[in-house]
Amino acid sequence: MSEKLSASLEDYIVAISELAGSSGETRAADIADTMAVSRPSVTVALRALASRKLVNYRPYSTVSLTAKGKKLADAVIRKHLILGRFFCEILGADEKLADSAACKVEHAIGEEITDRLVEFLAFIDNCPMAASGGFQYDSESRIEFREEVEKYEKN
Amino acid sequence: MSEKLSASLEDYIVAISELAGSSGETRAADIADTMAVSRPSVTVALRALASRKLVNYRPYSTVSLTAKGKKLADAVIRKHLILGRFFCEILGADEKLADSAACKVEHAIGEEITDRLVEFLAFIDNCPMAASGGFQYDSESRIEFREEVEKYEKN
DNA sequence: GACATAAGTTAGATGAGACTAATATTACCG
DNA sequence: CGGTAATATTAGTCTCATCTAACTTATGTC
Repeated sequence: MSEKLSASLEDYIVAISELAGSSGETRAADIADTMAVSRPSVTVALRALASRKLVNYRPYSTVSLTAKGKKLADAVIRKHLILGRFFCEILGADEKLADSAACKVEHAIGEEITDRLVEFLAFIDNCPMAASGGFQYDSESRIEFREEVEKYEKN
Repeated sequence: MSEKLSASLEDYIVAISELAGSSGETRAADIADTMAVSRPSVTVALRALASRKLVNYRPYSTVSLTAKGKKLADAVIRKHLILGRFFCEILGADEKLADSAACKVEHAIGEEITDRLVEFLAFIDNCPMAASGGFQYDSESRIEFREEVEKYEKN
């Protein structure tokens, strides 16, 4: 098991994952811009991530995630999606608040709690009572969500 | 509004609150012991908290929370209790895991999410379906819990 | 192909949070 | 009342995450 990443480094790999898109590559400037952070901070972060073999990094070049980095990014994104959905649809928070809370909590919970939360959301899906108005609930969008999340399930 | 405390400083005020008990006072050594941290770290933290008027602190003396500090400690403890209960009783995590997750998440969620989680737990209390086995659920202990949490509601 | 501009890195600083080792203060006991 | 033990603080170091300013490398346009 590799040593746990800091919240900050997790944020970097998520940003890289999202910026890389289909080409699989990004540039440091784009990371700096989307994260609202200085370029030197990105350089420092990339070195830390490269030393853990999470990104392919060479000075003055583009950046991409390694398989290990991509897996880690997906795990964090999965947590984010699940938490955001829970805050928004179950607790009824507005999207902005749900998203910003998810951004913080995603670094604070482990795999077991995450898995249990997924099970719980699935359970709610099949809860007839929930459908009758107790929760902010919408079966169709929940199914879309499930599919979206599955992309980030490991293996 | 006072600037938000770091997770670390929040942990210190919670520890002080719990150690102070009825006398309202503790010593730096006890804080260091319960938090498994060195004494110099406690000195630094106490200065930071004193500068924010959250603790009554004078070198070489006992420590107590100010009204403002007590209020803040209660808010964090309340989050902890609610999260712990959610992880344990709704998600079915074991107590140890639920508690350690709560320790981290308590610093990551704000008052609105917390309030909504309380409402949600209250809703589950009245959910006939939940009582029929879907959740790890025990009505009596939930009522005790509600009373415990109310001590930490602000105002 | 040279040079301006955009992109990236180095250097040096800051602040938070932790540590150890050394020093200072308080308090208790004989 | 003095000295030791317990308690607390100071001093100095470390790591992480950020910054600005200055320098270097890459790129793309004519």
